[in-house]
Amino acid sequence: MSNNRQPATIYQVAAQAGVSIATVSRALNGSDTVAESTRKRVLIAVKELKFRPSRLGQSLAEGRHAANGIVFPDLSGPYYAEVVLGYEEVAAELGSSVLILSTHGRPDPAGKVMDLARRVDGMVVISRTVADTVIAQVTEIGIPVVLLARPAVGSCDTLNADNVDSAHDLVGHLVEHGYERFGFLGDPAGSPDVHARYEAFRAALRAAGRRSPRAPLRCDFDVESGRRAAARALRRPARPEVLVCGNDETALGALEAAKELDLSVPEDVVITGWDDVMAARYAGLTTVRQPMRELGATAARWLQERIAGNAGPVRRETLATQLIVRSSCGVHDHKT
Amino acid sequence: MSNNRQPATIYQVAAQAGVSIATVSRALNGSDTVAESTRKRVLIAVKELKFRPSRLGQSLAEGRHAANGIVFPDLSGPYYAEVVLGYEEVAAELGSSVLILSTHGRPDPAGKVMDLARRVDGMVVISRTVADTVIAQVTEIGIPVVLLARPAVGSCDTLNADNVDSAHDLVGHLVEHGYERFGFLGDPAGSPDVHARYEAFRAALRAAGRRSPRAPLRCDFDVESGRRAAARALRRPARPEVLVCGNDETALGALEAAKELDLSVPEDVVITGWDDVMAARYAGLTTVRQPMRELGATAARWLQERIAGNAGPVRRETLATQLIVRSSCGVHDHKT
DNA sequence: ACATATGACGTAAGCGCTTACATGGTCTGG
DNA sequence: CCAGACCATGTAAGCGCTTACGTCATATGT
Repeated sequence: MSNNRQPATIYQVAAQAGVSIATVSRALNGSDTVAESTRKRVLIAVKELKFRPSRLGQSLAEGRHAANGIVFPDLSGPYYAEVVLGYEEVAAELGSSVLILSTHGRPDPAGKVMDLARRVDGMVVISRTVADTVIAQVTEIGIPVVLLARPAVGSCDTLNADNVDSAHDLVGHLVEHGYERFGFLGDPAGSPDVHARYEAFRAALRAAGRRSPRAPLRCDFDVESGRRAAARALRRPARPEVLVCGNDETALGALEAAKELDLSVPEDVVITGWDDVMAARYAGLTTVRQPMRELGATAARWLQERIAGNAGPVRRETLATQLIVRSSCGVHDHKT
Repeated sequence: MSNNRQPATIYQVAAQAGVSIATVSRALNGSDTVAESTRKRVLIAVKELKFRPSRLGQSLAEGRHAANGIVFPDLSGPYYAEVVLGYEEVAAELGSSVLILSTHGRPDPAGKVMDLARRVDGMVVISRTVADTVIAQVTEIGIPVVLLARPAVGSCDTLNADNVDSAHDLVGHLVEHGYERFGFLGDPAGSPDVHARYEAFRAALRAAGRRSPRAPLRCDFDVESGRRAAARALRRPARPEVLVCGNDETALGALEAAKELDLSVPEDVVITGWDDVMAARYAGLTTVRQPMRELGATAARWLQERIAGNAGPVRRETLATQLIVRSSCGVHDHKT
């Protein structure tokens, strides 16, 4: 009946139903012993007043946010978007809201992360979005942190996609083709994943008895940056036969550079990526597929367990990846 | 000195600094008149105890969450991811945390949205993720809502990307090529944008004096769905010369279907998309570019204003889009 | 019929902050 | 030398819930 502008509180419901607020709370939260007739009266009052319990009041009383956060560099590429989606799906199932925080190109990521820490019961941190010290500070507050695609810090659970096996598969495949001169495109210092990929790539090359590659051709993660770096490399007198790129965006840029220089792929130069984003398929890019959703989903589950108080041993796992061979690394009988 | 497990409260800081909690609050929130010496003492205590004010306590007292939400169908395609990113960036600048909610394929989206409404000061709802009645319920609670890529509801601010002008441009371009038999791929009932695109497409065709297309070839938004629907259409005896697709994913599927049927694009069949996702570029797809980030950013600003209490007139705006001509719609002199 | 167990509900103490108002001390001017 | 003004700070009342504990009436057993 009453149509106030402000949302109703539990007190108004209690008054309307002629009971105490404790009873309202009990009636609403199912549990406890409430007479059926009373519960009905309460529910009617709730409906009439359009009452919805304030999350703040609840959280404060319960001592938990029922929310957790995820920190990522960016959402532009399909990679993080998929991870976030996998994460959000599981978190939602588990009854937690999800707060997001993107750090790339933003001022004061550390401060933002500390801020986030005050609003959540736990959080997932992807890649090297913030310094180790920040992670430490967050866990010190008592907020569980799960690390994703990032080297371990302290005693946080850490989840990664495999870079080593796939690098070996990739190099093995390329070596079968008979290539000799390899180059690596991407900045190992820019992301833990790229770093791991570069190291694994070198190791695999060594294991295959190939010459060590030059220093990596450093560039950012975007297409344009990859294009420029690749163009530089491909103009050199002794240009590499193969350009292994740290991620797909970079590789797509390299494909463009090759085209501009009238080099055909894979005849004149072979190019491979990493991640298997959607565009990779249309560009015919040989790459490594990551279980992106699975990464997010697993992180969400681990986090939930820590929040629930699971004090088990620290988890460090690596999810398997898959080499996807397309046309950019040489001619095959495959289609697609 | 003291190293407790639980995070410190304002009481402990007050005790340690020898002042009342009111003074601590004042010292921390800058404003009020606090003697410099006192402030210093407080800050020292804060540092020693590693105090961080509880967001819950603050929010409850302030009566605001300092957070807002964004509801979208999915994060798989680049489209929503970009919108969300644009949104998050501005929201962060404005000091709000961002809660996300993805609805596609999830149980009880309406309930989830109502839940979200209890945790935020306002929210953005993209596309037809929930029914109009749910939007109405949310606004009734007093939570401002900004609608994105969705028909207006009640007196919510509503932001859209243009579909009409771009449809005219697109059809105009295709008509110049001399094509006659047009088909539309996508489900107008599936999304407000696709609906608007279909209608505008038909209108443009009529305006150009072309035959009306058949009923749309209904399919979902993903590549696979587009492939199947396109395959069906392209096998018909009088197959369309042009397949205008409601979004890029669908169009990419159509490209695949054409390939499988050994039809070459654009010679045998012309295919166009909508959105200009990254893969579109590599697939040579003619499409319509949307200002995705700008959509998100603008929505965030509008929302903030409403939350701040701006009671101005309802806003309804349409952002301009741009026709991107590539190879899939015919041969041009262009590159890329 | 009486002590006791049981069920249904109310009371009140938090949860951790912000802020209106009250208090007391120090200055200022006449 | 004192009233009034002004600072710096304390007091306490919320904000909207949950929940341990207390209370009262009715049902149970002998």
